[in-house]
Amino acid sequence: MADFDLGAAFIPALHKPAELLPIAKHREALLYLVETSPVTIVVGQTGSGKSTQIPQFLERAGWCADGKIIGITQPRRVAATTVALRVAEEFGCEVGKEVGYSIRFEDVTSGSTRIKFLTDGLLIREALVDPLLSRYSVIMVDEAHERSISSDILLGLLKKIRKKRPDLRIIISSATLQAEDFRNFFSEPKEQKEGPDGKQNDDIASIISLEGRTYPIDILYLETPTENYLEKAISTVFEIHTNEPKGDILVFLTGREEIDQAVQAVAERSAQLRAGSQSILPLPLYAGLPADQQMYVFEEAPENFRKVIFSTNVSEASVTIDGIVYVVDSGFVKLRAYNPRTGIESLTVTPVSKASAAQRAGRAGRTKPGKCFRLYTEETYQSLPDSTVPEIQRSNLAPFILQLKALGIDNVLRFDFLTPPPAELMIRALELLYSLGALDDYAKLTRPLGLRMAELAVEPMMAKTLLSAPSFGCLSEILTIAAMTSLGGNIWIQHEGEKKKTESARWKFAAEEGDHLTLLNVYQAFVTKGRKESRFCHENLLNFKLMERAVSIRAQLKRYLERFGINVDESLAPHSTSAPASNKAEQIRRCLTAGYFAHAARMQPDGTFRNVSGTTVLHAHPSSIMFNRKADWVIFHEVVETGNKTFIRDISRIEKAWLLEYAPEFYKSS
DNA sequence: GAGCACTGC
Repeated sequence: MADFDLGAAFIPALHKPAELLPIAKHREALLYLVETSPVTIVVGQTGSGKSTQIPQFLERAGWCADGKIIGITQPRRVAATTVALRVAEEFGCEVGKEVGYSIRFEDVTSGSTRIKFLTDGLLIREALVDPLLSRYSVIMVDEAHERSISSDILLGLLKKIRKKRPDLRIIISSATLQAEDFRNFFSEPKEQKEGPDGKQNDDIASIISLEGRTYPIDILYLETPTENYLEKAISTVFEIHTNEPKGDILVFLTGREEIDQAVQAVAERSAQLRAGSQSILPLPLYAGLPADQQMYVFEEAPENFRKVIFSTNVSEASVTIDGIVYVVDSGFVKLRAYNPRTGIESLTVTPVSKASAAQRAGRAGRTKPGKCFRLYTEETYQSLPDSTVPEIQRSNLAPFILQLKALGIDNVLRFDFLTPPPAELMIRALELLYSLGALDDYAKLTRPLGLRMAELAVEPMMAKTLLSAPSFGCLSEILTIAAMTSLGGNIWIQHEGEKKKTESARWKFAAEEGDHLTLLNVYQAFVTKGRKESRFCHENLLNFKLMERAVSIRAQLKRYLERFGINVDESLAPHSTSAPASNKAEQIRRCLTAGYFAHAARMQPDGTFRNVSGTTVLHAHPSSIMFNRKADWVIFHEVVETGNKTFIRDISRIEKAWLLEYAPEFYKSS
């Protein structure tokens, strides 16, 4: 008998030893399937070890002979890096050697790399250079069930590539509900091998299921529907707090406003709880939250506190919080929708799908048995769609159509999509690309313009603006504006109750001509006066991480242009507001019009904007310098509809005549 | 006079 000292403090292992993971006992079966069938669909929950173990099994089984490599795609950058780090550690190598990763701005691979993790978008880009992805012996598409546009397109490409490269092995990792969809996709059209009983040909794609989770989760429904899920969520939190044993709570809501409201309400009500009992620590979590405030969510709650996290969908897949025992699911999510007729994107509160509800519930039982409180009835649950409408069916497809064309897929309408997007969406995208000059009368990619637009890592209208910039003599400035507008986030840090401060910080950089010139001023100040330091950002309430990112994006775009043989002259004096520069400002606005003519609007006497056809009322977004300012004609970067208002963001003044000058075809009838 | 789900090249 071993002489255990039960009083000793045990330190839990940082990682579960690989041989204890459920996947270990499926190793032989898995390798057999990959050997014998071109496509293997692996069904397994988070924590089954599929992302970390499968690549190592394959490497040991000889799939990297002849210098070929194993590629594993992830939908997110963080996943690609963290999984690579972990596999490198298990493999016993430095990351970047036998095991590496590649994401935008960071290529941590070398000649000796055999197992490579990368984002799905980046693998599509690799196909531009190497159409058959010939370096890879196996490609594993991880988290395919999330159905991101990139992974959907990647699957379509892989299906095509497979026909020319029978040696290529494809592995798709998926959640249970959708495994059959993937198999059907790759098995179509049923080839001659179809059996006499009409049974589908299983030779192409096989499914293997890995053991699921270890801890059970109780699902509880409401007996009668609620009219106010926010209020119900708050009261449920208190019910759990008083009736259920220890364990943190995760509440799924739809957005920032709701979350802030809930956090405040819980803080107020818990203050009224009698002293002595355990207290509640309510915390918000959404992607827009500054990084330092997000950190609290991962820290252990102080003694005698129960952590309650009110979160958006970030916690459904992207972020994992330890110690969650209870999940409260509002049953709703904000989803992007795209109206092909107006070209307007909207964010709409939508009921979740069954798959999404399962994913949310699963967040409860990661470390011990858990409970999930669904704020809807079981009947409502039954009426929910099985899965969320894939992103590809509700997005602006122009950037992806451009990529497909550059990959040599001319007939995009007949591309083999996992689920085809509505024809209207495709037509709208083709029309836009045609008006920008990326496609010719036969819908063929133009050269060099269209091809270059496809290669630039910015959306088509900005790509056109960039490629037009040399003729306006403002390439250096447009490069900066392109980098700043493609950040996808607010560069201004908004502290609670300090709106005034943010506003005055912003006005220091304000340009009369609009937001694009203001962004240019901010960047110029950051790299010159601010010496790219965080102190400058701190003093001016700017998001340092985003500013650093802008520097990277700008450098990357500049490299692309130089590869096209376009010289970027940075020797000119930095932008200033002095007299000779005003001509430069006009050139910049003219150049922006050459790319953004489709996003033009005119201010009405009541201060709102109307698009050119006059059909849509648009409001300047409160984050814009043009908010509550007088203007006539403007162009804008993007339009977003929320609730019942349609906002335009990143706005600059232009002259009406410029629209006719740079887009005569587009505006000839008006 | 008032506001933004989440990714990615």
